[in-house]
Amino acid sequence: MSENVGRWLRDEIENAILSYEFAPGERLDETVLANRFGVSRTPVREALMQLDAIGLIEIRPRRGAIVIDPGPHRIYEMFEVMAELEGLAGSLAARRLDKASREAITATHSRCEQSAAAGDSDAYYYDNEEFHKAIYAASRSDFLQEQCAQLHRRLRPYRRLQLRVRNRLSTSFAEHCAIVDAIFAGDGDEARRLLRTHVGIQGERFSDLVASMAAR
Amino acid sequence: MSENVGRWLRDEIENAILSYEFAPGERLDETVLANRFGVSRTPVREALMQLDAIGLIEIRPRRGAIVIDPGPHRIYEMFEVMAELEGLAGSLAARRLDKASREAITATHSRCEQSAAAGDSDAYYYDNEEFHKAIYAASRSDFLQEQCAQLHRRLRPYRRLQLRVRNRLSTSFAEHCAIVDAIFAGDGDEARRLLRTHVGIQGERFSDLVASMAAR
DNA sequence: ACTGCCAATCTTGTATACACAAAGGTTGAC
DNA sequence: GTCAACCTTTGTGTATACAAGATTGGCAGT
Repeated sequence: MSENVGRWLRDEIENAILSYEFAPGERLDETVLANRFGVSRTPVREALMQLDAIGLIEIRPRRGAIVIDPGPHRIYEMFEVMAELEGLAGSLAARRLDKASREAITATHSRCEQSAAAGDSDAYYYDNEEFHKAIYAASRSDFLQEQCAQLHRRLRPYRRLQLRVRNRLSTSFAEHCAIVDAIFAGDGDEARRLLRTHVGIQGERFSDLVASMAAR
Repeated sequence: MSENVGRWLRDEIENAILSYEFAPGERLDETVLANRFGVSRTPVREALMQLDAIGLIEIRPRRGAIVIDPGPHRIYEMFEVMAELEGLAGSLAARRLDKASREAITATHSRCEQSAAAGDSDAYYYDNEEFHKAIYAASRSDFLQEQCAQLHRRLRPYRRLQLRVRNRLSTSFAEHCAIVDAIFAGDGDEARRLLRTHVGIQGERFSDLVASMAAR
């Protein structure tokens, strides 16, 4: 637990939302949350305001907070932006790569290889996250890194759904290989292009995602 | 004034920060703010938490809130991301352009022309903002539009400084012309490329910006 | 029986009060 | 004279109380 009850609550509620414990559209009652976490309403309100600012919930004046339901179309838009930001990160990484970043990328990349070979979807999900974070860091742009991490977090649950799709693991890892090659070769444009297509959801992958969401 | 004191305060304090009334690094005393705006500390705290979530201030546990000083390097990074997002917006706009968006872009573009011809830096500053917003809207991606608008708002004060640089007005408008041509021609790649260079700050423009900031 | 209006209750929004932690100043000891 | 420790003061963090608005259910009228 953080030193600050408000922030701890924010993380707690955020996780609950991202893990669908609080369903989209559900109303979040301040008193109920306060009782559940054993605190008063004040820190709960602070947490809710922050989540509103992040965009996870919507607070309608005098009508309480509801969990936002992004809907397939909006999720597609978010992936579109994510693809663009990751592309930028990749191109910067290719230009500015230093020894430490190179090693971080290599390390996370080989962990992905092991998980993919083992067909362990959950492990790959985690290693994949670390791999992408290594690229953000390699961009050497603090602001970009923060933006990527934030958006990545919001898209986390949908990424997880994506990996369930048949063959996605090996396809994903193959794409990683090409991305790493481009970055290490210093080819910024190629790294950007590859990352854009890797992260974006196009064609049948979009319908796969919608189908997975509906199945939930 | 909004129906909600907290949100009203957030906007009020945000404007004060963006207009340098609250200088970067300055400590924001909750009680002082409460007195100044004639409200209690509770809504002030709510406003501060939201500004912290947005990234305009930093709340250090038990040590209060301070206005974040982005510093030239971070501002550069923010422009870099902004350029990328605007590039995406432009390329989508070129692909998806419809009648209403086309008219909105034409209208704001011609207002920019008038301000530029008159050499009215303040008017151009405003019209330029509308022009860019028209492009965001033309992308037909709600999420992208929101992200662009938010980042645009944070960069607003620095954009203003940029326009003070000699000849920047006419150069900027000339770039607008090319951008409009590319979008209307449906050339997404070209629109993206042009917007990226238009928005980004490269080479001497960066030193211009740093110089303007130092002069403040 | 259905619809519209009013009232009661529940929930949010704001204020105030109290507790606790940190920073700075002052005093005492070495 | 200098350094450290303690105390005071200031300001944040949390809780509770009170007020205002929204929603829902019931009652009455058509």
